[in-house]
Amino acid sequence: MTTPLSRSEAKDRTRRRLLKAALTILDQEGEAGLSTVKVARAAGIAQSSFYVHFKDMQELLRVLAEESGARLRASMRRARRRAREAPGDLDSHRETFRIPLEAACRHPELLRIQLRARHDPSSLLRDFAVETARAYREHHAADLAALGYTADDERDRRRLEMIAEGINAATNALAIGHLEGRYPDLDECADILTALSRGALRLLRHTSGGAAQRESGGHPEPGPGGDGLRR
Amino acid sequence: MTTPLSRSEAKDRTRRRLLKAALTILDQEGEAGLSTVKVARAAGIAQSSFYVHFKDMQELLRVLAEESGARLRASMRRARRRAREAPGDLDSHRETFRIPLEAACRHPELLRIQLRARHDPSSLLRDFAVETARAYREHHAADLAALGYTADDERDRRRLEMIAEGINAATNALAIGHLEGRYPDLDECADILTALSRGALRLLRHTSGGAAQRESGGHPEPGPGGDGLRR
DNA sequence: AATTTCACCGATAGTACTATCGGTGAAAAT
DNA sequence: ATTTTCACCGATAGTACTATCGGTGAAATT
Repeated sequence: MTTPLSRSEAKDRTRRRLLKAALTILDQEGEAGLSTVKVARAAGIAQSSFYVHFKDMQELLRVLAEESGARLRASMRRARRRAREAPGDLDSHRETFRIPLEAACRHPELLRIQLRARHDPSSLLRDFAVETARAYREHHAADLAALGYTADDERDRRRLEMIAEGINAATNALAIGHLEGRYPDLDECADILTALSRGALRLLRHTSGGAAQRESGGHPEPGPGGDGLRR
Repeated sequence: MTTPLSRSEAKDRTRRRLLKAALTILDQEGEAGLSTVKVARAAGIAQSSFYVHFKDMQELLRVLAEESGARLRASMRRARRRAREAPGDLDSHRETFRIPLEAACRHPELLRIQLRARHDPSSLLRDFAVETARAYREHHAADLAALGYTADDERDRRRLEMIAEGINAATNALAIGHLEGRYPDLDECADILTALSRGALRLLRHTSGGAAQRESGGHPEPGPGGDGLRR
C-alpha cells in the first residue's frame, strides 16, 4: 500500500516532523518547555537520533526561524498583491492595516512565539523576533508612503517611526485579542487601527499641506490650546 | 561601627537581598536564567539557605510579583494625584498618556519582565503580567471617562476596550523605545499616544454629540466614502 | 552477491539544578 | 550561667537534560 520511501525521503520526513513538533511545543509550553527529549518523542524517534538531523537545539531553532520568517514574508507578499489587485478605493486605507493583522492571525503560533522572544534576553529566537518586527515596521512605513504620508525632516522621520512602532504594537495586541476570541470581527480590529493611525498621521501631514490642522466643529476640545500638542 | 543587628533584622535583610537579586537576574537573564544557585550566590548565602526564606522559587516569584504590583500601583497613584493637583488645562489630555508612560519607565525591569511573562505559558509570573495589564487598561478607561468619552452600548464598550488595549500596547512599545534611547523625549512619546487616541476616540464620540463626524477640509481623503470606516 | 552507507537505536557519561539533611555557632531566652 | 533557638553552612540524593558512543539492519552501491 504505502510506497516504500527512499532513504533521503524518509530522513527529510523525520526532519520535518522534528521541526513541526518543536513549533508545537514552543507554542504550547514556551521556550522553557523545549528539550531534545520532548521534541524527539513527539516526532517519534529516540532522543539521541535528534542529533542526526541537527547539531543541537540552537540549530533547529535557527532553521525554524528562517523557515518561519520566509513563510511570514510570503504570506505578507501574497496579501499585499491581493490588495493591489482589488483596490476597492474606499477600503484601500483599511486594507493597509488589515494585511498585517491577517498575516499575524494566519500564523498564531509564530505571533505568540515572536511576542515572547522579543524581550527575552535568553531566547535563542530573539533575532528572529526583532527581524520580524522590523519587517512589519518597514512594510507599514512603505504603505504609509504609498498613501502620501512623507517624512521630510529628522523630527518627522522619528515621529513616523514612533507611529509605526505604536501601530505595530497595537496590531499585535488586537491580533492576540482576536485569536483569544475577544474581538471576533477582524474588520473591526482594522477599523480601530485605521482610526488610531488617522489621528497620529495628522501630526505629520501639516508639514506638506497648506491650510491643514483645523479641527471640525462640534467636538469639545480638551482646552483652548488648539489640539493640545506641543511642537 | 556597624550596629549589631538583631537576628530578625539580619534575616529580613537577607530576604530582601534575595528578592533584589532575583529581580536583577530576572531582568538581565530572563526567567530561564533564574535558579536558586544564582540567586543565593548573588545574595551572598549558600544555595541551601535559600530555603530558609522561601519554600521554593515559585514562592519567591509570588512575593516578588505582589511587592512589585503594589509598587507599580503606588507609583501610578502618586502620578495621578500629581496630575490632579497641577491640572494645567492644556496639558491634561497629554498627561493622561504621560502618566502610564512615566510609571512604566520608572520601573524598567518590571516593564520588561511583564512584557515577557505576558505571553509565556510557562512563566510563573503570568498572573502578575496579566493583572498589571488589566490595571493599566482600567486606569486608562477611567481617564478616558473623565475626559468625557463614554461607551453606551455593547459595540462602543467593545471599541473602547480595543482602543485601550491598543493604546496600552503602544505605550509599552514607546516606553521600551525610550528606555533603549531611541526616543529620548518622553513628552514626544506622550504626544504620539495622544494623537493616536485622538483619531480612535472619534469613533466613539459621534454617539453623544449631534452634528459630529464631519471632517475638516484640506485633507486628501482616501476615497469618496467619507472617512473610509465601516459602521 | 558482496560491500558500503547511514538513519536510528539503547546505553551512558557529564552537567546543572532542586530540595533535604545533620552540624555549627552566635543570638535569644531561661 | 545554662539552655534553647535558628540562620546559615557543606554534603548529597534525586531529577532532567545534553551530547556522544558503539551497535544494527535495511537501503544503496558496487
